[in-house]
Amino acid sequence: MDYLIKNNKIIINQMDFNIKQTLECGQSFRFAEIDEHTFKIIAHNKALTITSNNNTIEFINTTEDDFLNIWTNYFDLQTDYSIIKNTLSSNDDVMKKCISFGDGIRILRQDPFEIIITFIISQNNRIPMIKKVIENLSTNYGSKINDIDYAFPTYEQLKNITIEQLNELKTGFRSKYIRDFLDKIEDNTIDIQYLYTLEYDELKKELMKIKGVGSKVSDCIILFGFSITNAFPVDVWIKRVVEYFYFDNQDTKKELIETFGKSKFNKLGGYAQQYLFYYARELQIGK
DNA sequence: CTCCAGGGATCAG
DNA sequence: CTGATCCATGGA
Repeated sequence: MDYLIKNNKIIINQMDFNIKQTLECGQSFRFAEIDEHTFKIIAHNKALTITSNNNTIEFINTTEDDFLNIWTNYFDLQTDYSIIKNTLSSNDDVMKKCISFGDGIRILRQDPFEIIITFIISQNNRIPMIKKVIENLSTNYGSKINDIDYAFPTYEQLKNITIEQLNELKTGFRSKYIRDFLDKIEDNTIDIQYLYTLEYDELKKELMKIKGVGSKVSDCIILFGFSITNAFPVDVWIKRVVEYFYFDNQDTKKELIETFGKSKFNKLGGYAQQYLFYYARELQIGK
């Protein structure tokens, strides 16, 4: 990876990357928009300001070590998205349209522990509320990483949290699900290091042992936390946009949408889902 | 006021 | 087995 350090910034040339699209396609909740090209994010116990514009990325307020050891991996920069986009676009005008709309989307490589709790919180919830609850969790239980930001709490920091304390953070009816996840780590029903060794089907089965983790949430965890791209999470947006483009607007069960996406896109299902989600939500398809 | 949100657990038939 | 209902909370 060629990079340039200049004026306290690390600068690279990078095709197929748009920070706004990447952050606003529903995979991440810990970010703040500074302007159209500049965002502040918190991940992997670090804060970062990043600008992307005209195939140039600038990493601001970070170190060379963190750039090399954290951010290149986090932003999935070693993956060639031109191949993925070409494969999905061939013989599929819907994909062609969605990809040209969100051509700089990347699938972030996020921390599984954080992603499991994040997507339990996401169920039947709205994105601004999800962001707020995660901030509550972090500021109350996470470590301070600079004068204003807090990391997402670790298992050790959360393991003794009570349902009542979770309720104070506004996790609502999902408090008991988060507590169940922590209990399952405690009694070794869930072992995240072991989960890393599993393939898609087995991993999904293990994750769905956690209360509040069903088909959609487990697919999000597999895709965003374990970077296994067979996953095709079907939420209300994906249901609407797949019905709109592929099912002649006919009401179709979520299970069937999921089967359709997985068999149509295979190992590229997760990427296809992100392009579809971003297109659907930005253009309010089906609302 | 009602409706609903990046769903899933539980209940009713 | 499938479909309906409930769930906390807050914004529209």
